[in-house]
Amino acid sequence: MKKTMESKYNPKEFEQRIYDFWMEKNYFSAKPNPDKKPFTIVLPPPNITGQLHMGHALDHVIQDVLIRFKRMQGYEALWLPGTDHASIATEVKVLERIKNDEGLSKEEIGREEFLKRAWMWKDEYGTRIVDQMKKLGNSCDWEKERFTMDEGCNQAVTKVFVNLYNKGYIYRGNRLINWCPDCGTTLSDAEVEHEDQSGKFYHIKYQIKDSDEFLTIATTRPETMLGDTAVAIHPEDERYKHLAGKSVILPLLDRVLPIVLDDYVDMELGTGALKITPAHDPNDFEIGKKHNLESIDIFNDDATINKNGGKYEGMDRYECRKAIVKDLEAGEYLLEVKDHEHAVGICYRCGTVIEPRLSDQWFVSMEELAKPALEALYKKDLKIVPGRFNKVYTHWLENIRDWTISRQLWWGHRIPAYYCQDCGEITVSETTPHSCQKCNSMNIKQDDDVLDTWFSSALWPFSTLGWPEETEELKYFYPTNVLVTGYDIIFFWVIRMVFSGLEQLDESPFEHVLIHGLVRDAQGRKMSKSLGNGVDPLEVIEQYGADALRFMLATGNSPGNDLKFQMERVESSRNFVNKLWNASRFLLTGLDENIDYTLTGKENLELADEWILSRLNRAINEITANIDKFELGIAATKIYEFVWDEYCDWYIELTKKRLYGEDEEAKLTAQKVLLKVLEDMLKLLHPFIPFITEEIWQNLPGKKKDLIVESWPAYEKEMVFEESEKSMKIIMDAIRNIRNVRAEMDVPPSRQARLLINGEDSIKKLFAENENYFGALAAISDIEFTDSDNVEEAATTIIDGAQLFMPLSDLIDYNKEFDRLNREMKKLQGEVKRAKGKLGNEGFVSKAPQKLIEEEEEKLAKYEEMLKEVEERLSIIKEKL
RNA sequence: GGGAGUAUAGCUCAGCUGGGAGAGCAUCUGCCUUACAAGCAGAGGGUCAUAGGUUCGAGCCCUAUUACUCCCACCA
Repeated sequence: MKKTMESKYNPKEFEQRIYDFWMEKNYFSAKPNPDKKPFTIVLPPPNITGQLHMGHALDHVIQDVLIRFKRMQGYEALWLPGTDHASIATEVKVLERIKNDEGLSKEEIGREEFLKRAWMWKDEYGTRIVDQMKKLGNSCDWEKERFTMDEGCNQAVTKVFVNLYNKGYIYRGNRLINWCPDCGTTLSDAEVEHEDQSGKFYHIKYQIKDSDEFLTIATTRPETMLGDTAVAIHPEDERYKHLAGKSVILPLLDRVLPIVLDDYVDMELGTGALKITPAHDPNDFEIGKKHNLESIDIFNDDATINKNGGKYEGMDRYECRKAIVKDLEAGEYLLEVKDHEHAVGICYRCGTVIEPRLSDQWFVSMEELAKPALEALYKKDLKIVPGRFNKVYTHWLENIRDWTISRQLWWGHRIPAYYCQDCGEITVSETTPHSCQKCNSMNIKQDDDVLDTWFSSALWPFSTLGWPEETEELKYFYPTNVLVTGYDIIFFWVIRMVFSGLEQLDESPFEHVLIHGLVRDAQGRKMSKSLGNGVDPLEVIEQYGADALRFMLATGNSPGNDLKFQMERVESSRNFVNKLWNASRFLLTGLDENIDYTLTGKENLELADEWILSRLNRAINEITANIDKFELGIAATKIYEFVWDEYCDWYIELTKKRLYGEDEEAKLTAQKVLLKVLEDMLKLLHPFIPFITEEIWQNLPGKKKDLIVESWPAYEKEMVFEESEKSMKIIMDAIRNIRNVRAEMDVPPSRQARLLINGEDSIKKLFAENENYFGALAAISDIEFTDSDNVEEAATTIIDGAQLFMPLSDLIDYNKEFDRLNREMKKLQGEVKRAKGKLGNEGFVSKAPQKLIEEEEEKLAKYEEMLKEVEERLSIIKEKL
């Protein structure tokens, strides 16, 4: 795999090749290994309906960073991938395709043929999304790839259903559910979104039976009066008290409805009288139960009016509303119509307004299951990052209602319940029963419905590891370590995984939940198909490379917060990757295959060498800690700064003299340090930008493991040189000052200058020893010493402990020099004032930590000294103006 | 109706346990300096939303206010 580096950074040349190389060497594969600790992440399975979008890219990059980091730290790191059958979404798409290609409707094609088409769809799109993940660089264990409807997952689903049924947690009930007329199925509460819509508030008068009196009710949905079976009033409502026990006549239908008393009724709201439609309103349903009222379902599955609607039968619900309003008006029942803003429930898949309906469905009883899930969080068996999502989690669980799990669809896990056609008994069984468990009749029929997609997703952390079999994988890798997902999916998925894991395996399925935000467009809008503002990750990869995209997603993002996608940031990430490429190329092209460049510690290190090694070790320490705390953005930013600022802009420049010089030993030392630091930088960067780092790594001299399985750099105490860091800081400050002076004086970069120093001996010595640094970075030809504080025709700058003069006779402009020093003086005066103020504050001196006070005193002395020097210099210049 | 988040440079955002405000992009100036113009050096630019409070000390903690965003919720 060895090859020379291309002169231009070209990710297309190597990203695919590197990925294939990792695959060939089987590096993503993880197996139970008693000598290593496991680290497990299960991938939130993308739907087979879609393509990889930017949200996936963010989600996957975070996981890949963690997995690669842990793999390098020596864990047996398993990232288990897979895809989700996405019941509703896929069914809709497949039906659309059948309609387009074959011209057949759902009924026409039939269940069996439909399922064949759906599996064809799965084969096609499931593969496509996996290919896209590979382009991103995901180091998933593809051998363990799963699908929510594969054999193992099916087995897990059935097992859990039966378990929960036998324990009484799953039951079949006739209750009010959310019905999507467009998808033609029941939905759980979580699948209903709420949207404010402007509607009308209709005031309708109902005549009291055997009386001339009327009772006025108010409703936003007049069509539901077709299903009215009572009118309710508050027992203490003085206005209506006398009507207790009487009845009203329902307009248009002339049905007689009882007036019931219920303190649920809010006297302040509307007219204080409430029409009761038990079949189509959750509250009415409760009241209906209490008062033993009849429930009349007035809708067909597509939300048209059924036979209970009399002359309105066949009308669409909105059409019917219009017709009823018109008829009410005609019959002079309608008293008033007001504008009214109210929340309506809509289907999270298709946006259709949900119709509450009374229906026989399967439910999971949540109350008992929720308790351990809350407990896990309190006991810190489960930790959510960032912590503010704890509230979202607990609030949902504390107010949870039963989970409707049956769906009137074909694509999904068929419910393992069998109805006896003779005695009506329900047999729930893991295996298909031959006969009714009660009457032994062979005349039994399986439930037609399938389960909520999220029922199988809830089992993902253990079904994918082989459960219900007691596999080695399950024992070793479960519970998993981190679950990474967006905050939009906490209710659907995270919570359900937690209570399912706790119920079936008695353990939280993961220790940490790392929550990230949504990827938005440059204007901050949600990326969506309908807006057409989505950015395709594959196109970005095509243009800038996967590493650039990954680095962009990892930086500038913090847990739980949304991320705005800006192409400029991808570009700047690409520039960084390019920088790394060039820095590596600079070093590697000068290396000899036959020489051992291992740093042994016996080398004659010079100041800059010690400095960069010391800085490197601090970086290693901090970055490791950041990743451990899931602060990936901070970690990435720190490496960025170390690579670009410290390694490239300072250290490389400082080694050039040795690299291009005659002294072979000095050259070798510089190369060794450059290489050592480069190696560790590549390791630190590998989780973020795996392709380019591996590619460069493969070009390094010496026999090594491949980078993906190299060990994470460790903090080495003996590589920390505090004194050298301090000395370098002084030199760097001086160089910056000199550059500054040169820029302001318009001294051409090509023009060399002498440097005269008047100051402390230690500084003179330091500068003399490292004279070439000034030559390399500040175009200083040579350094001389002086005792004078008045060097003629020179630009001056003051550093802590010394005055620096640059004699530049022909270029000196004393006016400019005067202005510049004046500004410097003001700055220093400000500093002195600030320090004095602080130290003059009794509270500070008596209460602040001693260390801080000392630091402040040192600063004050330093600034006062520098200020004095600047003032002296200014008075000298003043005379020359 | 409840809850959460955000508000920091022109733009996008960092700022980890309270101790002298940062980055990228953009702008301005000077440089094709033999790794890199996808670059180098330098500069300008911020009442850290507002008002109080705690503290020797607040971008960070507390209270209230404003604006925007999001989530939850069976008030006809």
